[in-house]
Amino acid sequence: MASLKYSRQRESIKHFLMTTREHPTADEVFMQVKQDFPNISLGTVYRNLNLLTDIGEAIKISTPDGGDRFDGRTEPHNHFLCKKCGRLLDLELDMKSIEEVNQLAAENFDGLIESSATLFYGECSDCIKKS
Amino acid sequence: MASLKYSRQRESIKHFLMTTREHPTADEVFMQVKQDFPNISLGTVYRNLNLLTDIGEAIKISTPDGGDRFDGRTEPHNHFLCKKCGRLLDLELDMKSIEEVNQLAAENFDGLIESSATLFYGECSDCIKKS
DNA sequence: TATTATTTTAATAATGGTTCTCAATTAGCT
DNA sequence: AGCTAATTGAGAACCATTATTAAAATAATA
Repeated sequence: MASLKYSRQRESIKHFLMTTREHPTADEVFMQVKQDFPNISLGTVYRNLNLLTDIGEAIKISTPDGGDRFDGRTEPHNHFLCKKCGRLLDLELDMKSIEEVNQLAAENFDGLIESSATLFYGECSDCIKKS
Repeated sequence: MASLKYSRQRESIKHFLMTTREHPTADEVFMQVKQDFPNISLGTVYRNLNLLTDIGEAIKISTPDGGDRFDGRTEPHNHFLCKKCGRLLDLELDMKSIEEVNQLAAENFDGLIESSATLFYGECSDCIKKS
């Protein structure tokens, strides 16, 4: 396994992921990190996002619409996708609840359940106000 | 809104989705339906899969690896993705449990939660046997 | 500090999944 | 049958992501 060598670009990507509450796409990360590294290439962003995901320092979230999103919060938590505005928000469900769901699922299932990710759908509060 | 007109291709796609327990990709649907309609084009498959999804007669499942998958079972249910073999399986969690999770989530959330989809991860029984 | 080895980068080409375009066909009226 | 709108097949176009490669950056060693 190749050893990991420091890079300022990767550090910047990780820092951005950890400080934003949004769930940016690779392209959004690219545009942000570009402010510090004008020459950074999109490939570098993808490479590092995948690397961070692989070593457990980021999470990749797939939604039915559009490209994958990335999250620097790695503790188990869930997400909400607004059907109207398309924003992806954090949704708190305490650890205990998540584990209960996993356990409940395990009851009717042969294999080994290690984790789960629930994506909730509906209308966010902002969109409700506007309608 | 455009009205819906019957097409044998769409019927065949829907029939295949409803009779398989797998969760095929668009390309797998394409290859299957091709046996009845040798000239069908991949675009037609995509168009109809999206149409069926829009009118609630199919579900689109996004996973972190590879393309979207489609499911003809539209009642709320969940899925399991095996980290080893990559198979996507149905996972039963009764309606009551699903609603309980949605309700639990709603407690700490401002917006309106209409539905949810949980994807479980782990190792399926077949892969466990082999190891 | 200078040298060397290995990783990472930037740029860009290539890929794969999905959507779009459009002329020809078909379904559902009257 | 004739008209209109929806659907199709074919292929181009699109977009997100991955792969390639020579040059630059980093880490290890002397």
